[in-house]
Amino acid sequence: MSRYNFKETEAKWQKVWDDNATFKVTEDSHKEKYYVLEMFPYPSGRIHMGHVRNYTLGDVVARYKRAQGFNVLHPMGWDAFGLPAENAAIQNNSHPAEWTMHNIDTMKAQLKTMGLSYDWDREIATCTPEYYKHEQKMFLDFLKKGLAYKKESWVNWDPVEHTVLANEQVIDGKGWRSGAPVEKKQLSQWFLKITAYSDDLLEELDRLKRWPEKVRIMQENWIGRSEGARVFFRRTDCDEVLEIYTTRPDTLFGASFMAIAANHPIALELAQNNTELDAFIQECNALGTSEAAIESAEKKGFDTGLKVKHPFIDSLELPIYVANFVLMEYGTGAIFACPAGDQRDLDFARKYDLPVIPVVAPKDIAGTDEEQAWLDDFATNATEAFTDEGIAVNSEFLNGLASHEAKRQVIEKLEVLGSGQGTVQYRLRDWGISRQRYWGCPIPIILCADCGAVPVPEDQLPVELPHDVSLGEAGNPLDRHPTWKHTTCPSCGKPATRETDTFDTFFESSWYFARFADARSEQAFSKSAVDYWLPVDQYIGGIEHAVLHLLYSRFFTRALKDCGYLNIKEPFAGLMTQGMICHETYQDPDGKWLTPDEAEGLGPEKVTVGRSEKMSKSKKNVVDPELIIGTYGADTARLFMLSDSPPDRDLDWTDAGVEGAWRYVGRVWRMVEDNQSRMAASGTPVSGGLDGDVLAIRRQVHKTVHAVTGDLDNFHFNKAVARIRELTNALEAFKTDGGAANAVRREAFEMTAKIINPMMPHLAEEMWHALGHHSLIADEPWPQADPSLLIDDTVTVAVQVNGKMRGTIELPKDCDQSQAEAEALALDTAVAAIAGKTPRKIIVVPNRIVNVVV
RNA sequence: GCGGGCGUGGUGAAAUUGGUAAACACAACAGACUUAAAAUCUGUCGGCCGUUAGGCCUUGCCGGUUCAAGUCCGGCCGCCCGCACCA
Repeated sequence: MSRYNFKETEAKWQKVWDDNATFKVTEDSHKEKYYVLEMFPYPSGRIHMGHVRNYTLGDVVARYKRAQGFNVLHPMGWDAFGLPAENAAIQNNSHPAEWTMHNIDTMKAQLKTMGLSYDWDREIATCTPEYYKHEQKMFLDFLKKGLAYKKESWVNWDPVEHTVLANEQVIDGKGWRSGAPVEKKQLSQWFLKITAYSDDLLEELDRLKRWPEKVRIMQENWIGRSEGARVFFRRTDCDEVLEIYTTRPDTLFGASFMAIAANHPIALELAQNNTELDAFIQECNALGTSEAAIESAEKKGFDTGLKVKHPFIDSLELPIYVANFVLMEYGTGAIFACPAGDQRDLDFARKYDLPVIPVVAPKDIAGTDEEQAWLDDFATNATEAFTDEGIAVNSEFLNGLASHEAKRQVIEKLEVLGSGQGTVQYRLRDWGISRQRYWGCPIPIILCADCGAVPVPEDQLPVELPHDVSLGEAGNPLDRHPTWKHTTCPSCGKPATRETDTFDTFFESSWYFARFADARSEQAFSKSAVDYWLPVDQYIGGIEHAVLHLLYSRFFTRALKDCGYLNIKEPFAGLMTQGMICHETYQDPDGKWLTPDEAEGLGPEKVTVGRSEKMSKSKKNVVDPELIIGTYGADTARLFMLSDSPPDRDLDWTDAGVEGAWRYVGRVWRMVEDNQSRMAASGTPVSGGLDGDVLAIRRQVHKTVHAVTGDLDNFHFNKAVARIRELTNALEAFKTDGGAANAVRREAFEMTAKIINPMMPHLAEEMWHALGHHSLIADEPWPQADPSLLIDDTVTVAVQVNGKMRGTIELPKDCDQSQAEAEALALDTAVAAIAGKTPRKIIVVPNRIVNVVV
């Protein structure tokens, strides 16, 4: 008997699929489309296990939907701009383009060995002018629409990558790639007006029913809508007002001071003539924004000596402090402080000995005898603010009102007085897209001393990246380039320079899904193609992009719609986020990380085995997919990825698990070979009138098809695998011979091949071929379960006495209640448990359970 | 601090959404085949008691609802993730 030769087999079918262009698709108005997309990779060098899982999941969906008759678009490409290319080029003394293209070749070859059903004719690499010229045009269109603008502002500066980062790219105060603490810098930058869509991006989340709740909540929090009021406080030293934002206007009578951010215009102006204040502002700016820095930071302030008038109490003047806990980037960069209702304000008030006026009483105390004592005690002794809603006190016309009603009335009054207005505030800020790096898409702008920032005329697009640059020195290579940046102003014709910043690389990934619809178009994409293919029906990728790529793409699609490119708002109708691939970690006695191989070489007594963690180079717990595919084949690797854990959960990589998947592949193949002669002899179709084990096995086949179909619809791949294994276990045990049995056997093997096809496509093709077919199983329709075979004649019903399980009985399906009761009461173990008592009640759940209550 | 998720055998997990807990695997142990090993096959495999029949206990902990709770409700404990001086 021959062992399953995956090497030959897999290569053979991959070639057949290629030669036949099996997975090439075109628009077909007669077929329903289905667009499956996995987040395209950055060509970092080699594929890793995360890719293998991601693309396996996508391929199962793609092949399954294809078998169900959908016109499936399943493309692949390369997110090819990015900083690692520059770093690698410096290290290897090569060029980012060469490094990138070489990696693409390597990784494409690796992906090919996985047997993925891509339409490779649609492959794109975002670093080519054929791709990025379209986004230069998009940018110019955004500019015309007012969706892109340039602004001098405080930005996040990554001192390692020497570039600016967007807010979304700063994680716990550090650069998302470099991990270096981010510095604040004032620079002139290009922004995209994502805030124009704050409300829509938030509201439409509710309609993304096929997105994980978790991702929707993360985006909701990131957009951060809050309702409150803007209030204008008149300054006593001049005619100007200090504008603040608050979500608790109902606590306005508890105001005891004002606090402004260090970079607030008032503070900066005063600092020009006040070195002490200037020093304080410097100190605030130097403060880190990491978790540790914030937690340890003390509330500090600087009294400006300026005062404002309370909008409702003319006699009350409040001092303005510059405070280190007020952010310039949120609201107006200024607040009124109500120490009784806010912990930070209270800390600050106690430190600088400012008044604490409780203006909200807890609901259960308000109006009772205890109230006054509580208020008095709070004003002098409280160290914990009362931040809940309650009943307004010490608040003139608000007294006695519940907080929400008090808010409403305060806003009304402020609006009447012209001292403020109700507003909605968002946390989301505009997307800064300028990067001071070479390996990205040039921003198509020319800077002219007279005309300012002038768009590059469309007929001069693309603005191509120059190839001859010197990397490795500090600063942007494009800025240093001797000739590239020098040009003439399109507007006045005088000498001018090009914008030397490039786009954030999230720009490319914000529209690539649309380019795939029409990858060779002279335009970005034709409207008819995106109308047919978009939105993506199922998008699959890592959770780490929950508020980066996934939010940018939602915004970008809206912006493209408003510029007439396409007709949809939401790019991804369905989203699945996969868990990480984890592996045990190993350390030697000195605490040095060891690879699994090194750990084995050193021996168990010298190695500390750590917990299973995400595969990473630094922990050395990575397993190379190429090695696994080379040793066991793609089908084994794919099966393992799907077997044990649901897609959204982390997956523990174990050698034993892979061995198990490998054994299963071999077992299935052996079973096919063992039964081949019997099935070849049986040319007859399955006929009716079956009984015994032949009928039983046929029932199980159809039940499995039915169950697997449901599992695949719900992405329960691990359950689908378990059910298929159960079926193959039963088929192995099925030894009956004869015409009818072999006809059933043949049907069973054909259906099995079809349901394993999405997961293990090479084995499925080989089985299909071994069963005498000359077609491709990839072109076969999904099997249909015969409904009449899904229902059994008898059912096993559990018998309980007082809710305790006592045994089971076999009953005809849907038998009447009296029969169920009678047979349950006749069961020996039930009789023993009842012990002669008279049943008080018997509960019969048809086909499921009988519970005797005594 | 705010928001979300999770907690089931030695391990990954499953449980028709309130109805036979542990399907399917991995590991382990025992056996068959073999000169031997690998491969393969067979059996055992939540805990305790019992030769068997069977019994008792068991889904992080405590309580509740129900004929019936892994599943629902209340309160704890623990772990993980996201956001965070957001006014």
